Amino acid sequence: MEGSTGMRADARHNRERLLRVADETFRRDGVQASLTEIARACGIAIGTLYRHFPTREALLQALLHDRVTSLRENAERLSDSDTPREALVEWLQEFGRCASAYQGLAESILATAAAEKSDLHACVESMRAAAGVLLARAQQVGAVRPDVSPAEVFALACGAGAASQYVGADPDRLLRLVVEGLTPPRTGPDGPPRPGR
Amino acid sequence: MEGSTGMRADARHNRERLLRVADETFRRDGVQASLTEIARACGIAIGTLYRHFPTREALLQALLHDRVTSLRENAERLSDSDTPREALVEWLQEFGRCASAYQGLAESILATAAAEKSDLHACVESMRAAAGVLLARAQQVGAVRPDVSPAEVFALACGAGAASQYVGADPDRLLRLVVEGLTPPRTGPDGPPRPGR
DNA sequence: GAGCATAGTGAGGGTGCCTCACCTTGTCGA
DNA sequence: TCGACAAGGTGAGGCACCCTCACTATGCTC
Repeated sequence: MEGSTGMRADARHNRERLLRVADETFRRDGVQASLTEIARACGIAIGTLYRHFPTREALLQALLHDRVTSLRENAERLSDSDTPREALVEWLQEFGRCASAYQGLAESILATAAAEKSDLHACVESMRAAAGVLLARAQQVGAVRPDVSPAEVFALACGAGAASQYVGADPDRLLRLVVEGLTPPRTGPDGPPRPGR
Repeated sequence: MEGSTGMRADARHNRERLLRVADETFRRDGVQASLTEIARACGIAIGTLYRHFPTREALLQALLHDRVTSLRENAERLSDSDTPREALVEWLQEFGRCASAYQGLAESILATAAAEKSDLHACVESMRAAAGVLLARAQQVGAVRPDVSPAEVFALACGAGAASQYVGADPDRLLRLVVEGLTPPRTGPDGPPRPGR
């Protein structure tokens, strides 16, 4: 839980409590949950919440920090894989689980991708970069069609994450479908093996 | 523009104006645009807006009515196609364009799919049914993998529609990717031809 | 334990949602 | 032409949320 060093003890305590309660609340009510209610649930004045997290996105960003770090590390680890296609699937699935943690989160991520000033922006950029590396790798070995852009993959992944939240579907499954498509899997001896598997 | 027969002239006039302005506003600001502002832009009191459309979803439903009808008819027409896979793609693309008309619309559609009481519900159901027929047809001839459910296809389509809105991507392209996946297209003489093309 | 930087507070101004008791007017029969 | 009334229009009001900021409280350091 970075970002709480050098604080006064009461401030650190409140920050941690806010993050804990915000996570529960967003999980239950989505990212549009009332900040007033979060503060109330913490027994903290609304002004204190805003002192710690000046915007809703700053709060989201703080909540996502650890997961984003882990996503970046994972991408670096996976970029050595000798099955780049599966590496991409695995990473996208991890991303999808992250993006579908709260209802509305995937949309927030999509929306802030363009907005430089957003608190989430840097956060999102690092994820996009990580995805870009894995995608390029999979494309190099011919495991992914060369004509899709990182932005498109990112969009589809966010879309699948968002959809899974609303419908209650398994994000892993949807993201595998994104990679494989609705096209029937090749079976039998005559289809060329899929590269990179 | 159904739903305005037998009304008083002033009411019909206001209803039409509301729909026109709401469409412009949702297009610009997304489905979360302020209803107060729509009423103001119409030069109409807020109570009048609510008299015509008791909920935001009722307003959306009215706006979508014509397009949904057209989607249903199109599905019926396409269900005879001798290239069921392309028929599915075409329909999904039309649906995607509809669902990405306003930012947030795809999510509203997803969210109301489960909520029986929503004004959009019937609207959405007719679209789901239409998609179901085309999907089943494509699966029958082996053009689409048999293990995807209509709900999954619907979720992916909405996800792609939503994502295209936020990113400014082409929904047609994203929906074709949903069907084809990120897998490289088969080329050369040895790959089995894709059925249903 | 004094001083102060850091942190907490919550009223207040702004906006939006939706309702409802009351007013206005289009329409239709006489 | 006109009167009655049902259909329609109105907007203040109650509620909730957002965010700010002038003020108060308190951990921490020396």
